[in-house]
Amino acid sequence: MDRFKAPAVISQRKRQKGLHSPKLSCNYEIKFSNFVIFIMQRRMGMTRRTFLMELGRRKGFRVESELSDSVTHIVAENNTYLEVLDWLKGQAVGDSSRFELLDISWFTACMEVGRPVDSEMKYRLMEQCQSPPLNTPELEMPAFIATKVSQYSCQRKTTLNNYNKKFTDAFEVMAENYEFKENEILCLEFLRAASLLKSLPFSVTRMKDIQGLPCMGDQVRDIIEEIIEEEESSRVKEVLNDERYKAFKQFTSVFGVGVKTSEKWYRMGLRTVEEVKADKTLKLSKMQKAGFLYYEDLVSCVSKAEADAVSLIVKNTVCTFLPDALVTITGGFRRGKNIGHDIDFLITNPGPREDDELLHKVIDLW
DNA sequence: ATGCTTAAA
DNA sequence: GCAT
DNA sequence: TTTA
Ligand SMILES: [Mg+2]
Repeated sequence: MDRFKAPAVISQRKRQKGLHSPKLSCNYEIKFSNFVIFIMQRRMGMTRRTFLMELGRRKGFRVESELSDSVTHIVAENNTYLEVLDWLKGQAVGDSSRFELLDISWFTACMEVGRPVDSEMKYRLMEQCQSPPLNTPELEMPAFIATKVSQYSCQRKTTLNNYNKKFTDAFEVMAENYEFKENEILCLEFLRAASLLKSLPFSVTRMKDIQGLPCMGDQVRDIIEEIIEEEESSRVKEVLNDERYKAFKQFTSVFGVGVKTSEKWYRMGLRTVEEVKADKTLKLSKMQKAGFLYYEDLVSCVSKAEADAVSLIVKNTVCTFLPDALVTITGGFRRGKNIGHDIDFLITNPGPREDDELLHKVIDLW
């Protein structure tokens, strides 16, 4: 039940206006049933999206809140054709090509005249004639990007899709192994490389793609080269088969067990979580006891639906203590992910601080 | 030569 | 090990 | 020492 975190409890002096909970789709008459519209929230924000959806429905359009198979038209604002396709990949939806992808100007034009404007051609998002660097040859793109990629994670965008999973998984194994060996320098090195490759908007397929990127040292490049050529790395395979790595990997998967505890157990000759559980002489911390008790729950992922359900519970519980508090989901689910390992919340309360022990009270009441 | 995130439990 |  |  520890599956949430609150990055901050901030005093929120200014009350946001006009943020009434969206009136649950009052039933308007649908006049144009051959259009099923979905409005993408990316780069638009929730408030504007809610407003536009309501407007569309009032004008007799069928506007869906969720992206489903019945949707025919997707409206986006300040997103290129490729960006919309990219976003669609992360959604649980089959064939993306059957959607009409349209710019917001199509939707507002429809709103103006009160019916669908037929010249959809004019508003359609297309592969060509998008994105400012119009005649940049495709081959030069990675080089162009290279000059732009910051060495600092906080200056890079967090992307929804990881195009370089095969590389980043490998680096995370390497980093983990160095962490278990308490070599924080090399651990950091591989974590940086993984983080950087995750931020790229394309898959690395040639060594040229990583030319000029920061955090790409010799070790990192060697492993990328191996994976490009044979889809796997001998160095990573070695680690995965290493007895010490395998044992530490199991031990540290228990909440409350870190490197020091793993080291202790490993030196005692223990190799698996089952062996640890069987040893009744071991002293476990409060956290570790919880770690074993909720092991399966903690290793499994959280779905968007679960996140929304938890969000309701948290909102209701928080408002029994602070009726004016604003509880907002943040982190991965706010960015539009459909799956995660935790649920992040921002909790703010207007006026002088009166949030004393809020989180403890919320958890206890739970 | 030096730092490499930081705060809380 | 990399960036400064 | 561990977690996030
Ligand atoms: Mg998260």
